[in-house]
Amino acid sequence: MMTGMTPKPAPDDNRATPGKVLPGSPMSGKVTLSDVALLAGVDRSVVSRVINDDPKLSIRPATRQRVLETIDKLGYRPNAAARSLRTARSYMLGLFIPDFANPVYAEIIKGAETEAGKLGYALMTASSEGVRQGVDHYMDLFGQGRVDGLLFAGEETGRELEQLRSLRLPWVLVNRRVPGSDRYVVLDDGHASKLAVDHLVALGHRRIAHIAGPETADTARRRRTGYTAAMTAAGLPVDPRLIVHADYTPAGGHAAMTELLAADERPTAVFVANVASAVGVLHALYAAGVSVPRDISVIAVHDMALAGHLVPALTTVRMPLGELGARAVRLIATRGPADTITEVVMEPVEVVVRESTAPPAPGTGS
Amino acid sequence: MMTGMTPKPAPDDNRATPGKVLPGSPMSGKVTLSDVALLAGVDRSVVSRVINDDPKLSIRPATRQRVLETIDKLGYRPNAAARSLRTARSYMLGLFIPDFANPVYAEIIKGAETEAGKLGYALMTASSEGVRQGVDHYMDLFGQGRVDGLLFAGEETGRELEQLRSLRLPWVLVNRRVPGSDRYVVLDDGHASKLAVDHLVALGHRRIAHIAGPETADTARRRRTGYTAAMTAAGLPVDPRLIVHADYTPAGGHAAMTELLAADERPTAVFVANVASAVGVLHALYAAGVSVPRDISVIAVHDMALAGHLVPALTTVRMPLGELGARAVRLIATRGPADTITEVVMEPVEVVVRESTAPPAPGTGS
DNA sequence: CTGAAAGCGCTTACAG
DNA sequence: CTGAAAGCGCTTACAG
Repeated sequence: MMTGMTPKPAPDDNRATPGKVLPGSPMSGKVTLSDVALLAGVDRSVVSRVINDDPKLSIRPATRQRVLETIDKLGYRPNAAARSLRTARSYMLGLFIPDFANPVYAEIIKGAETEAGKLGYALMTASSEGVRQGVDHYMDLFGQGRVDGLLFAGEETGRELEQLRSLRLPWVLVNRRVPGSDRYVVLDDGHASKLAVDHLVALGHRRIAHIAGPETADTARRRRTGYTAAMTAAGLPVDPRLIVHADYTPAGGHAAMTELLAADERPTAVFVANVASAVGVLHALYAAGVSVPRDISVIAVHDMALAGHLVPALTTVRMPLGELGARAVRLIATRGPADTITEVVMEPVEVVVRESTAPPAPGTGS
Repeated sequence: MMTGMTPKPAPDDNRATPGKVLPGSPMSGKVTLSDVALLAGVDRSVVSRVINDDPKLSIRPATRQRVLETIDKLGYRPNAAARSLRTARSYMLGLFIPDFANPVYAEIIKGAETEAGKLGYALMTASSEGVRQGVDHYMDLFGQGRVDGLLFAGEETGRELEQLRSLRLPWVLVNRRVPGSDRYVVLDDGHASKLAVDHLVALGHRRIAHIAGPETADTARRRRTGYTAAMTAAGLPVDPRLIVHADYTPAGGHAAMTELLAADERPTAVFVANVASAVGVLHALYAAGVSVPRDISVIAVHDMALAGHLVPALTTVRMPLGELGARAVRLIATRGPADTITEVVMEPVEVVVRESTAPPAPGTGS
């Protein structure tokens, strides 16, 4: 079956008995390039070139075929560490997020993972559970050459820029800006806010509240700014009592909505900064006996499967989260290292109308 | 400042100008062990031993101090590829899941990540978006020595055992069993089902339906078996018309509940196999004008923040998902390679009572 | 068309 | 107490 059986007797030929190796069967010794070369009767460099499709290699089709068959037969897989040490590339990208439980990141991860695969990279996603210690641990790991680039969508600690720079590898902030940085990719949060407010205004609402995200979050600030701008553009007054800051969680949304309900003059509609908060908002309204959308309309940022099945189904503003992740991957893989400036914003943003928004009850608010 | 300034003039000493290097400042050339050794005036092996806390190394405190300071000064980080090539260990673990959007996995990931950190490992989590191609892509990556072990909580494709074995590294199935495998760690799903049914029975329900997961899913099978066993143990008949299979998604739960509502005799309570399905169940009941828990009680498996904020707040059975992830990590890091047999089940399982369960309306069902 | 050789940055017995 | 040397498994100019 094999044409050239081992040109020169190799001293360590005894460590594997190729004929007995079934592909996929567990065996103790690892298969290396040398094993393949030996069995195929060529030099290791030839095997390497065949694997990497080196255009400089001219090889007889029969020989290539033999090499390929041998690789298959032995179940050979190139050693990533050796390759990485030699080429100074790992073909791995890192993605750092604050919390896996936040469905927003699930969308970003998916987009990033798919794009990474297309470009021949693996994506390694990690989180810190919000613990400072965790961040340092992973920053250290990322700094050891395990990844060729880092997408940072993690917690803002105030030191992330310093840490990212100390890594000495390409990085980009995802879905957030940090003062002093010109390496980021973000969505058009201002536009999303405008669409949300306009949707409510078109339904006839005038007294529109905003449950914002944490003041420290860049996305929250942009959405809040977009809300006030859209209100003003619609000729509506911006009532500071109608802006409440929550923390992007159901519990936070619940508390914020409860606060709004306690006010003298209730809003007829609420624009919530994210779906997680909106979940808590809907429950607070349910608990208070307020009917949605009859008494109060609710709209939130980010569309996801969950939104369509809440009670009532939530009207949302869809933003291209997957594309955000994909874009970040493409930028980090394509653009040059440290000196490259990155600034990107995305377009397709749209309102997904469901059950939670409707015209205000006659005589209310307007 | 430095005591021993470079014993012998090194030929490539010009590539770095250590005095100018600020820690954390971006610079082009990488810092290697040699750079540290050179500047500290010791051999590379000494630096290596200091870093790895080699007990065999006896070194003067002053020298160690000097080495440590130099490492700090240069911002040296050991190269993971080189280390990994030399030691045949990557200190990285892989976790494969089917879908980041499923909150169940978020809990597992968190537990696994935390435990991995404690043991000095990094955890690399990846998913396949359910695409076969994606699985192969990552299996290939995992097989190249990038990870020291693999936790598989991925999609069941029917070939996973074969693929996992071809990886030639320690692996363990997480939260699922596959026929022919004795390497897994799972939760006590049967017990969870019993607690759910017992809770409903204690409230006075007799006509209890089960919205199960996909027939192919191991967890779904165990929960369904647990349901029938608990019903029988409670002296209640198992009506096959009251068991509907869904697919662990809100849409599936919605469809299944709609089917149950169309039946001649409606159940007074529903035990749902997971929270995602329960979200759809609650929406289906809302859409049909059925009040929860007045008309129908709902309980689901797995507790998470979301459950407490659904409308109405969902009664659940909490299972130790985080501990499941942590346990899997510990097993893979501790146990020997291929030949080790793994079989584990967890204990603390409990009902978290919220708004969605109550005694049946008088005259109904019983 | 194919092979020999150097070297990526570490770790680790071993020698002194 | 410290240094010299081999080698992990690859890739890649270079020689023939």
